[in-house]
Amino acid sequence: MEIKSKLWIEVEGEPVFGRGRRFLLQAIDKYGSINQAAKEINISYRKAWGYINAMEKRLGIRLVERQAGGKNGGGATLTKEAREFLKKYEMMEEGIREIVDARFKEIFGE
Amino acid sequence: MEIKSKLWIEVEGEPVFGRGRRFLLQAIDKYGSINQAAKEINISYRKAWGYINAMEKRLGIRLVERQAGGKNGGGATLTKEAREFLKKYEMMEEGIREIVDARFKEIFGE
DNA sequence: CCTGCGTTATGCAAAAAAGTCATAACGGTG
DNA sequence: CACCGTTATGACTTTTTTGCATAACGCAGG
Repeated sequence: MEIKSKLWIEVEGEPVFGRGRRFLLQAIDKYGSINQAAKEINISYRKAWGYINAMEKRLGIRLVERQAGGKNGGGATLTKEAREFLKKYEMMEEGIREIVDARFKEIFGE
Repeated sequence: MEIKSKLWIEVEGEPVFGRGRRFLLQAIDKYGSINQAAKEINISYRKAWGYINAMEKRLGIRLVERQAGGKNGGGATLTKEAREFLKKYEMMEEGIREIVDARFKEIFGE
């Protein structure tokens, strides 16, 4: 028996950011490619693409600069706004899981 | 833009308890009827029934004593074990949301 | 005795969501 | 100008969720 927790941000009732999307953006930053990033976190390119579109639409911010074709086939990079958002989210998420785990053990024993 | 959090307990990777199920059990306790309880929290009887079955199966504990037919058509009551579990969960959940909200405001401003 | 009532109990279909596949377009590079 | 790895998207498939319909139960009142 174990405790799970989830944290995400919504805009008008629709989810726009959570742990999965966080990992996606971080991986894009690392590889410079949506395709590679998707592989890294084990989701399809299609899904990653959908995530990015939905995030941008709902936040009204451009998060990923994309180019199809060109050097190395193209690629993608995070915008300044994306990095700022990511940073804030990381700060917020940090420590929450530990708090939850501690409380769970305290009450359910073991 | 708002923060959302979710907390649930899993057994063997399968969810067995969370906020929704908590409200369901509380409502059953209040009304003495799965049917009424389901209406109260705006889910179908079918779904409530499925929740209860899954919880009992995965926890290996009988949570709800049921009777079809009889006085008032029958009804349902929580077992002692269900009340104990519910109490522990309430204690655990309490305060978590406040912590999350506070941190969100602190970081994303408003 | 037997009909009505509100309940629990489930199978099954419908709808929604998530995931997969195929294909097009792009634009440097050799 | 063909090739390569990328982004972009529609269409299809699979899985999950939700909801509908119906049966069975057992007391109460006629």
